[in-house]
Amino acid sequence: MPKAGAPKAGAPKAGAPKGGATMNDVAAAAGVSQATVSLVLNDAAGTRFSEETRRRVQDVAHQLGYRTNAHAKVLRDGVAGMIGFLGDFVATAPFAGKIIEGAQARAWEAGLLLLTVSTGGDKALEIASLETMLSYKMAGVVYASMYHRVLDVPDVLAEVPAVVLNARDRSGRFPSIAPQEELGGYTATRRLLDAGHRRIAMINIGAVDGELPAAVGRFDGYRKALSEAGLDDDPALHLIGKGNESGGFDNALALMTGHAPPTAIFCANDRTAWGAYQALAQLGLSIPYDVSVVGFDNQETLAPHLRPGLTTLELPFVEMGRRAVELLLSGAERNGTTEFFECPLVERHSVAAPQNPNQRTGTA
Amino acid sequence: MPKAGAPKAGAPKAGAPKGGATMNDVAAAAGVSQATVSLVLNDAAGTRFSEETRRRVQDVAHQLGYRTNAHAKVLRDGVAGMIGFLGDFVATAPFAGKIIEGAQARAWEAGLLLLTVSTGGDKALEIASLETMLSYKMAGVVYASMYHRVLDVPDVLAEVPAVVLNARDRSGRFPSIAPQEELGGYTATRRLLDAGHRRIAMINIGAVDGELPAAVGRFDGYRKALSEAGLDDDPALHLIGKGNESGGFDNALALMTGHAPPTAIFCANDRTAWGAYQALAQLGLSIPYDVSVVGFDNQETLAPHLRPGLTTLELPFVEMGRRAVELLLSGAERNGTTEFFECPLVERHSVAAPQNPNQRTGTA
DNA sequence: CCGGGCAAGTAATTCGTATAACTTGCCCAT
DNA sequence: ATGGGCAAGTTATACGAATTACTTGCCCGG
Repeated sequence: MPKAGAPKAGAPKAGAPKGGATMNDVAAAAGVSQATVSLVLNDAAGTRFSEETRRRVQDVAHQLGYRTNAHAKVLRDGVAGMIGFLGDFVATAPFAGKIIEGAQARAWEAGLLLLTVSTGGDKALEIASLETMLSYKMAGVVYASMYHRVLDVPDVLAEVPAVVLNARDRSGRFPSIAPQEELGGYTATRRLLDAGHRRIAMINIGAVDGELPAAVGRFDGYRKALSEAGLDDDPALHLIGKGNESGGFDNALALMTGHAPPTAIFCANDRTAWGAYQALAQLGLSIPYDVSVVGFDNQETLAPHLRPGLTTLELPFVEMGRRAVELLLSGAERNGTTEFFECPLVERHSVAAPQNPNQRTGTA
Repeated sequence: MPKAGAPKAGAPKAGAPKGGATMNDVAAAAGVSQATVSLVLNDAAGTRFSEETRRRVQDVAHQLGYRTNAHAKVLRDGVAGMIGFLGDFVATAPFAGKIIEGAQARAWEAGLLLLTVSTGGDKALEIASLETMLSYKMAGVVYASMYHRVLDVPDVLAEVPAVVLNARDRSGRFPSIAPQEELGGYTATRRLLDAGHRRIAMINIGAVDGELPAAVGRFDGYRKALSEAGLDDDPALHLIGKGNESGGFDNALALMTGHAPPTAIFCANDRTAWGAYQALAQLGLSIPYDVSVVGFDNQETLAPHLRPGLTTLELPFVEMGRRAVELLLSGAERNGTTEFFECPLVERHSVAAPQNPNQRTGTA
């Protein structure tokens, strides 16, 4: 036999769970060359090998518990089966999971893993993570923000396909994905108008100074709906909270004890709405009979569990996450256009017709 | 001594758009061998090279935007600078973030990235993810559960250093990390006893059938505290909810409208406590004046925002996450011991002395 | 008996890095 | 003068998989 090749010294024991069998191990055990193993296992070359050989190689690979070494493959192919997901989420952000869920699901459908890193806003960690991601030749990077805003993206990001998620890139270099805030605010307000309300307050989640698209957009939508309905924009009815429970509580209290309280409140997020619920309860006001409330976010851990269930707008985070990965995969060219996602109304039980359409004064 | 050679000509513009410079590119540009580049950049061989050469290599590397190819390095070194984190979290789990935050922080301190995958309980995805992680030669894998339970770990996990987090491995092959449920239940109950309560109910989050350590342990602690105080264990005061708001609501309602209502309720998690709050509000009962409440979890988005703030036990998720990675890094041998973490009491305002004629104390 | 054609497989190379082993030039002590 | 010792490098190879180009044996037509 021509192949008097010396058997490898120290051949790995069969099925040794050690470091893992390589193609060479499989080749040796099956009595073929490494190339054959590669070709057979990847089913690459049509019917280039005999049924007999294919079978043998496959069996041996299975017996040895062969698993491909991803690094060797990437080294040769140039690009890894991983997508980076970089977020500034603080751990408590309840929707972080939703966005990641969508992104991950889509990545997985494409056979890719999503490598998630939460920086908590730490810039050094952010840069370092990006560097690492680039070292690993990630197929792309999703740069996600905890809340909708305009942000500055680190320059390194330009070296890889990237998309900005739940935010807009100030430099306009990257495609962005964001919720359609204005339409959301409009829809929320319309819902209340349609129910018959005419005196509708808004408790916002921040100043309307241009840096917080959620606050700006939702307010714009609110005003648009109001003006379409021929109503004046009463500044006394637009209050600024901090986007949390106490902001909702304090402002709702002020609103309802003021001299001309509204019959409905649009809270620019669900946490604010929760605070408003607590204030209204404290005043002995019932929702929705005395006051109607609409929220924003449809936070799963909150909105359905309030009593009554909160009518609110859903931030379509799962879809946004999906779409971000989709964009990466599509290899679309790098234009900085923003894709806006509609926020559907989720109807529950916090909206009803006002009791006294015309005049309301005392609390009762 | 200025070196004769002028600054390298033809340096690619900053942010080379191409695939990225390799060590060979740097070597060529700096006029040295690839080995020199490797040794200099890794600062490996003491002071093996002249200051002059070092400088030149470093400069050129920087100019070319050299970044190490992690796959080449791993291929050679055998193990990657990544740790896998596999969780069955549904996206809404509010503490998922906490656990990951801790794990990630610790990994980062060791210069490792944490690769997080949420399977949502999908077994196929779980196995596939693990396979991928193994393909990438992860330094270790954290297998995390959304809630404390006894689970069956997939066999492949045995091929890599692994630790089970927030759960216990039935097979006893892996080290586990879990909260100290019983002590938590004991502490919660003691807090109420110390405040003077004698009729203390518990709304549990599941049956006490052995499969849910949180339900079992917290209940055991409750009973232990009661019996230490010489109190009978009245079965009418132990109710089983579903661990959510409506479980708390319904059971609290039943409890307080029953024929001998308690003066205090220990809710086995914060969501249940929230439901209880709502039921008590509906009955016109005030917390803590009429009824005291203690929760469990210290959920950030919930406990501090309830009115009054909820006194509860904190699940030390950040520390648990840290510890999981710590264990992986320590390379401890694979014994299946479980490490238990204490849950500290977080004092807020939902506990006061009972109004009972027996125990007269002024509310401070 | 020549060579084309095909089936079945193998050798050799590539990816980028780390490192063990070797080279070269020079100084210095014997 | 001879070689030891050191500084400052370089050469060569391995890691694991994919792939291109080649080999080998055999059949078959003319």
